[in-house]
Amino acid sequence: MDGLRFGDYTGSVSALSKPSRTAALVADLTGAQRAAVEHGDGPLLVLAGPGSGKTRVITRRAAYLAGTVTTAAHVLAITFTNKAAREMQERIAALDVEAGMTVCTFHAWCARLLRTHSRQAGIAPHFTVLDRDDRRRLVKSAIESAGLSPTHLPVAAVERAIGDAKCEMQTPEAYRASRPGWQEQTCGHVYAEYEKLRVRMEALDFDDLLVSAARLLTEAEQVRGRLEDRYRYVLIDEYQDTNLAQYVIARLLTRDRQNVCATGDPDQSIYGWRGANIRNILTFEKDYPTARVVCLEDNYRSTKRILRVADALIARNCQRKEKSLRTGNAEGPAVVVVECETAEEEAAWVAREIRTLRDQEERGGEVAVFYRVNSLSRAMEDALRKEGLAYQIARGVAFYERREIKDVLAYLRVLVNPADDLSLLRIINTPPRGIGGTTVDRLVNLAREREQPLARLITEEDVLRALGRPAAAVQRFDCLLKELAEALTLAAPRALEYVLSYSGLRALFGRTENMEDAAAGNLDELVSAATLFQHDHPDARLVDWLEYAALVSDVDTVREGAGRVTLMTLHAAKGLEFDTVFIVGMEDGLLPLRRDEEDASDVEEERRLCFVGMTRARRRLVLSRARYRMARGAAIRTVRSGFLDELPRAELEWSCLEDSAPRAGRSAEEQASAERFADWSVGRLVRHPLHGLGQVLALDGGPRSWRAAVLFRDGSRRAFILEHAPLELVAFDEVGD
DNA sequence: AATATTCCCGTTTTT
DNA sequence: CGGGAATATT
Repeated sequence: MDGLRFGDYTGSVSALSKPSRTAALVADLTGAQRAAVEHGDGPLLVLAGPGSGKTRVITRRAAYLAGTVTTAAHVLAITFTNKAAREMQERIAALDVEAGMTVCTFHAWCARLLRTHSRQAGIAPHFTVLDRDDRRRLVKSAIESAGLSPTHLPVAAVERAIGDAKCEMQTPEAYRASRPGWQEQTCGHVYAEYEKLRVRMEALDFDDLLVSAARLLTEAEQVRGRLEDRYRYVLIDEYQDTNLAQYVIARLLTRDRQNVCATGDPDQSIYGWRGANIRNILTFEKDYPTARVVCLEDNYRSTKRILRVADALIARNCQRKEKSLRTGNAEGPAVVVVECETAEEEAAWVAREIRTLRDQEERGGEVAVFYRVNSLSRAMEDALRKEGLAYQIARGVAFYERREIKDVLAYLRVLVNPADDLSLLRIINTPPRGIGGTTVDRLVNLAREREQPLARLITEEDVLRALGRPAAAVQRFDCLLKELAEALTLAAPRALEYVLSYSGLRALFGRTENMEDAAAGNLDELVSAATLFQHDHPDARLVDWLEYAALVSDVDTVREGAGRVTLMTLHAAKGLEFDTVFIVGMEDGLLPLRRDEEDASDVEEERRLCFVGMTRARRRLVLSRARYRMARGAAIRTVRSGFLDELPRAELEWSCLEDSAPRAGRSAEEQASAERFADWSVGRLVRHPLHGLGQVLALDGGPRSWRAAVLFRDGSRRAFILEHAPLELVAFDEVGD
């Protein structure tokens, strides 16, 4: 990520003697970078601004430690993303470090720890890892189980509450004790139920991995001590994004030796809403009084102009460590700000601009478009397609979220962990085998009553008898599971194949011939992935692969370059860099994002998010906004983002695009819409398939999206969008009836 | 039990 | 406007 101008060291160092080898590790570094790499024992904090060569410093330091004061096996490097872990691994390997260093994500490390110390942690060694979808379903089930209704109590809110509680390492009891509010009490109650169900099915969600690991380290001093002896040097990347559990883990792992190296940038802390505590990095020096602090302020990525603009913005934040950004790079062109009329025009303008760039000699280099919320991608996609530009979207959900993939994995999960009710429910009638909703409901209720896993329940004689006719199908399903258990003796790829063919899933997804239905292909891809995994980890068992599949679901879809425009949210942009960056939707309420006035949203974090986006740009930065944006079917007038006003005018090239003249495509559309609803007027009678006859009380919204308020015979008043509502105008001569 | 409507509700999401 | 879930329909 640090650009080539930095002079990548590519030669082989293996032939050199040890001292010159370590000398080579720092030969091309700046003073500050070198200081960080060569720092010996004791805590070290590396505050690394954007584009300052942070990754380079960490990898060099890891290699340096392994080659001087210790060996690779004693070094632990922790990242947040799989992508970062992989990159670090590759770069360290390229530095010719002996094998045996542990480089992985927090979650993977915790999962491994909990499996190897499952007894001390009080957890089943074959525990299931719950992904986000699993958690949502389990929360729903917990709500029902608590005697409440998911329609009354928003699942998302409870999910958030549980997430918040876990990030703060609070048990349901602690959560309720700390929050007296009525709603929080209810959430706490569901949380308790959730935990009960989760424990019963021998599963851990993502947060549990961290929390349980932190608890284990807290409570089992022997384990903690052994780990500290094993991992004598701990490096933690993106320290500004650590939450309480991660913080506890880091502290406990380095309690005696204090050999912790934290790297990060408080100005790039953008996951506060997920429990990350920026104070962890801000108070590092208090936590480790002997800490040495190294600041990397030289930027090797962006132009002077871009840095001055980004710096002016971030300087508005109060909660931060002052830090300047400097670069020896060129001055560069002005940062461009564009105000358009509508979101469509904004997108079209950006697309045209990219086209122009592409027609130039350097073709604009790598180009990215960032936005605050995913919903803004649609307009951009349409515009890019119209302009004939290839693009790629970094979407959060990927391969492992697909239905067919989750289905096979569910089979394997049930085999590995029969208590996994969630997975069992997923496959009990997939492929269809005559076990309908009513039967499933009955089983679920019984399971709830008896506090028994479904897999066991369906083997009970009395249950089968009570089930009546569908009992045969249920029994057949149970037999199938027993047959499939054979797969447990196989390596992951074989196990997959086995389950795919014997469960009938292969047949189910193989015959769907919809052209865009890539299900069969996806399954093949999954088998390939498993094969690859088995190749890389010859000793891995099926559990290990399942864990990998749960934790690695972020198969980074974003590939470098390829001449395609990259679309992503600002959050996804962290750690990346592009020659040209567009940030669209620079509007109040969108960036900074706010849903209702004075919600708890943290403007400083929003500013950091904007800062992260801006500092991804190497040469060109463009910020845009629309004066009108569609929200819930209607065009809403927007207010431009306050962040734009915080930028130094002298560095900007500001243009306000008026309603662009030629809009042939649209006017035709508009005309059609106008014609279609020309007969509509206030007072006319209409018929609705459900509500019957009614009278139009009001019409508004304009030619682009007509809306009508209708009073029905039963006295109810309803609003409709004409384009979509199944409303029919009643002819005048029909009124007689 | 599977398909067709209508209704409901909209942040960000490393693992 | 659009997806997803709850409900209505055959």
